[in-house]
Amino acid sequence: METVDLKKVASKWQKKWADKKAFEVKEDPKKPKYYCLEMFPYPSGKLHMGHVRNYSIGDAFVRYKRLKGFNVLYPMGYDAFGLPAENAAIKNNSHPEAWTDKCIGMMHEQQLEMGFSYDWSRQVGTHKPEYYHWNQWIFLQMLKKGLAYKRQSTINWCPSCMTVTASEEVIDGKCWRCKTTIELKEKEQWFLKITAYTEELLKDIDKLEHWPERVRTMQRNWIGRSEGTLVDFPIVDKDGKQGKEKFTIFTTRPDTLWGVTFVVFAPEHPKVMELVKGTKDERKVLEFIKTTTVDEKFTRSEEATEKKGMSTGRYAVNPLTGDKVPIYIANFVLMEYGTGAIMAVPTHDQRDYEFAKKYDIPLKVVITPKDKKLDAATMKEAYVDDGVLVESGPFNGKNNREAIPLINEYLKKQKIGKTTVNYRLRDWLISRQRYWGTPIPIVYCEKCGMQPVPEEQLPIKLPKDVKFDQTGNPLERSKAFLNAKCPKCKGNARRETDTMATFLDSSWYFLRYCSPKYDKAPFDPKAAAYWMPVDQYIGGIEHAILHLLYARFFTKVLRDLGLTKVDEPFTRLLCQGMVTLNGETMSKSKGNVVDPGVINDKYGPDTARMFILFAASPEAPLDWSDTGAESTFRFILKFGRLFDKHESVDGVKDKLVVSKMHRIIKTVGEEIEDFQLNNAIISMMDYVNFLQKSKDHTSPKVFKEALKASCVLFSPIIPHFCEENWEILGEKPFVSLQEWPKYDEKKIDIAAEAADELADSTRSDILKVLELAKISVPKGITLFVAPQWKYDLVKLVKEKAKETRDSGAIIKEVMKTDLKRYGQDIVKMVPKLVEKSPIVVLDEKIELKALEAAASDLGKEFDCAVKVVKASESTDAKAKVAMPGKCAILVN
RNA sequence: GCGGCCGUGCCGAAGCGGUCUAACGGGCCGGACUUAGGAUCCGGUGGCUUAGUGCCUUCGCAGGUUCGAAUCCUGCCGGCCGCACCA
Repeated sequence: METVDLKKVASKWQKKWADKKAFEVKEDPKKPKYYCLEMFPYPSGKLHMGHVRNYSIGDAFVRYKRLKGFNVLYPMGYDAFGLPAENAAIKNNSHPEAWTDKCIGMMHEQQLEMGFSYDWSRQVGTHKPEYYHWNQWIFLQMLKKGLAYKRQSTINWCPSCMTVTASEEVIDGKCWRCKTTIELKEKEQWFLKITAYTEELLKDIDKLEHWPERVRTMQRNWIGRSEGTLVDFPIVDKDGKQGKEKFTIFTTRPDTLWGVTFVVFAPEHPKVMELVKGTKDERKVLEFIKTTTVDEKFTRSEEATEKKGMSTGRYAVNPLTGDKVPIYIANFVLMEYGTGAIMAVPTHDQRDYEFAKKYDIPLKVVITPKDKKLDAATMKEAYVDDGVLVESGPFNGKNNREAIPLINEYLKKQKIGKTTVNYRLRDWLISRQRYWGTPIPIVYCEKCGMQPVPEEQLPIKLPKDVKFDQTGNPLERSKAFLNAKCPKCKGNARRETDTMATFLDSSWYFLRYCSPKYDKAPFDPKAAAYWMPVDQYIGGIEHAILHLLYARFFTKVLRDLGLTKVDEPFTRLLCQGMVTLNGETMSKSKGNVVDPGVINDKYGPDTARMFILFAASPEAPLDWSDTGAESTFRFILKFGRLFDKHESVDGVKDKLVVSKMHRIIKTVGEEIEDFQLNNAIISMMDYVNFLQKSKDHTSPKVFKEALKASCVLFSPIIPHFCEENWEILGEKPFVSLQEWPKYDEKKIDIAAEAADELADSTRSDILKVLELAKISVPKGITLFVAPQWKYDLVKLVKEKAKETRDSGAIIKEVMKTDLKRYGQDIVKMVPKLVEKSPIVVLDEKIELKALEAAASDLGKEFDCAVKVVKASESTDAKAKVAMPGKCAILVN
C-alpha cells in the first residue's frame, strides 16, 4: 500500500497558506470579529508539548470560528525579555539579543511546522524597541497619574554575584547559582500602584463568568479582602501608668476584644524599638529581631517553622476593660499585613492558644456555647465556634456574630476603633537590576533631581556595546547609556539603570496585536475598539494569578487613559491541562521529555495535533502515549482512504449517508463550540468509519458531498490533510477558508424526512395509543415505533409521566424493547412482544411484509398507522431493508 | 485551616436524570486476507447461562430524592490542585 507522507503534505500546504497570506486579517466592520489569543511563549528556542497542546487547542477553535464566518484575529509573539537570556549571555559570553533572536527564529520555525494559522504579519517581540518604547510611554503616563512611584524596599542581594536576585532564585536563603547566603539590602525601587485599582479588580472578577471558577477564586484570594476593625491600644508608661502613646491593631474578631490577654508586634514594627529602648530587655529583644528578620527571613514563613516570640517587658491597656496586657513580639506576625500588630485571644484562636500556653499567659473566656460553660483553666484547645458573649460588658448574652456590628459601632462612639477593609494585595515592584528588560525612562540630574524622560525622546534603547563577562548590572558600566542630559536644565544627568519586570511586557501585548505597527501610541485606539476584548484566551494555569491580574490592571489603566473602552481584557479563559508521560510531568531533569519535533518528523503535524486533542478534554491532564499517537496516525491514513477512487454498487445508503452528514455537521459544530475537541474527534471517527462502510452503496454525487463535508469539519483538527483531500476532490483551495456547512434538522432524522407530511398525524397516533393505554400496560394493544421516534415517544411519555407519575414501567418497556435486542428476528418475536410490551421499537431492517404477515398470523391487523409504514417503504423501494414508518398500531 | 477539583470496565477517557453493559481509543482474544509478519477488514472482551439477545450484577462506599440514578442530594473513604502563621 502506498503510504502518505503527512509531513510532506503539511509543508506543501503551509507554503501555500503563507504564499496566499491565507490567515492575515484586517478590521472589517461588516463581519463579526473574533479575537482568540494564546499566552505568548518565552522564547526558550524549543517548543515543548505544553506549547503544542496550547496552540493546537487554540488553532482548532480558531479554524472553526473562521469557517463559521468570523473575522478572526489570531496572533502570536514572543515574551522575549528576561533572565534566562541574560544568564545564557553570561554563560556563553555573548549578547542576550543575539541569543533571544536565535531562539525566536527556532521557535517560530517549529510553530510554522505545526501549521498553526496565525496572522504572522502581526508578530511582536517585547524586546524590540518598537515594542518596549510603549512600556516606557505607559510608565510615564502612570508616573504622571501617580501610579508609578519610587520608594525604599528590601531586595535580595547576592554579595558574590554582586547582583539582585529574584526571590524564586533564593533557595534556603542562598543564591541558587553560587550558594552564597543572600543579604537583604534597602534600595530605592520602582512600584506600580496596582492597589489604586484593588476594589475594581476584585469587584470585576464577578463579571468574568466565562473564566474557570478556580482562577476566579485564586484571584480573589490573592487580592485577599478582609473586613475588620482597627482598635487603638494605649501603652503603659515605664512607670506603670497609662500613657498617651497608642498603637493600632487590626482584627476581624472585635467580638473577642474582651478576651484579649496579650498583644503581639511584628519584630520589624517600628514601635518595638521605642518600647524597649533603655529597658533591661533591650538587648534580648534586639537579638530576637535580628534572628527572625535576617537569619530566618526565608524560613520564617514556612509552615513548619516554630512559632517563637518573646515579651518586650512592656504592657498595653485593653481599651475596653482597662486590663494591663503584656506586649510580645513574635515571628508569625507579619509587618506587611494589617498594622503589623495584633491582639491575641487565646481562648478563641488556636494559634493564640498555643502561644499563650507556651509562654504561660493567662486565658479569659468571652464566648461560650449555648448550653455549656467553658473554663479557661481546663480548656485543651481554643473554642473557635460561635456562641454567646460573656464578660463582655454591654454585650453579654448576645450572639457573638450578631454582636460584631454593634461592637464596631460602640468602638466608634468611644473613639477607640473603627472598621476598615484590609487587602493582601501589595503594590507591584517592577524594578529589576538587570540588563535584559525595558529601561525605565528616568534620569537623575545633579541639580534638578529625578526627571522623567520626555516622550519624544523615547524609546530609551538598551545599549548594544555591553559585555556580559562580569557580574552585576551591565547598564551601570555603560557610559553611553549612563550619561544623559537633564530635560529641564540640560545639565549632566545619570540615567536610571533599573529595568522593568517582564510581567509588564505581557500586561498589554494583546492590545499591541490589534495594530502592531502603530507608532503614535501603544496601539491604535480605533483598531482596539474593533478587536477588543479578547474573546477567548488560552494558556496555562500557572499564570492564573500574576499575569492575569497585571493584564487586568493595565487594561483598566489604559482605559482610564482613554485608549480603550473595555474594562476587562479577556472574556473567556481556558486553562489547558498539563501534558504528562506515564502520569509524571515532563521535565528535563527527569529526562522524560517527549519532543514534539520528533513526533512531527515521524507522523507529521496533523497526527500530533489530533492525538493531543483526542486523548483528553482540553482542561484535563493529558498523558502522552506513543501507541496512541501511532493509532491516531493510522486513523488519519484511514480517513485518506475514503478519497481513493472506487465504484459504487448502488445508492441504497444515500439516505442514511445524507442523514448522518447532517447530524455530524450539527454535533461536531456544537462540540467544538464547547471546547469538547476530544468528542468532536470521536464524532469524526464515527463518521469516517461509517463512510468507509457505506462507500460501496452510496451514489457518487451523495458520497462526494459527504466527503466535502468531512474535509471542512475535520479541517480544524487536521488542516493539512484536509486541504490535500479537498484538492483530491477537485475543489478549489483552501478548505480552511470555506464555510462551515449548514445542516437541516429534518434531514438528520430519516424517518422524519420520509414521512414529514405525516408527522403530525403520527404523533397523534402515538398519543392515541397512550390514551388508550392510559399509560398502564394495555392488553391487546401494541405500538410499533421506528427507532428514530423513540425519543419523541419518550418525550411524550415523560409529559404523561408528569400527570400520572406512574409511567416508569412503560418507559422502561420502551427502552428495553430496543431495536438492537431484536434485530432481524423481530418477526419471530412479534407474538412475544405483543404479549409483553405495549410499545415496541422497530429496527430499520425489519421487513414490513413479514411483520404484517406475522401480525395477521396472530389474527391482528394494523390500524391506521400502517399507512405510514407503507408510505415510507415506498420512498425507498430499492432498499432491501424496508424503511420503517413512525409507528404502527396493532389492535386486537 | 480555607477554597476548588476528581474517583466510571484491563488501561486512558466520554457520559452528568430515562436511547446505559455504559461512547471512543489503546490493550488483549478470535476470525478473514496473507508463504509469514506488518497493514487492512470483521467479531469478542462483567457474571450466570437450559444459549432465548433470558436472568443477575456493575460507574469509590453508605444512605436519600424519584415511577426511574453512573448522572441530583447528604455523609463517609480515597486521590489531586491552589492559598495560607492573613490576625
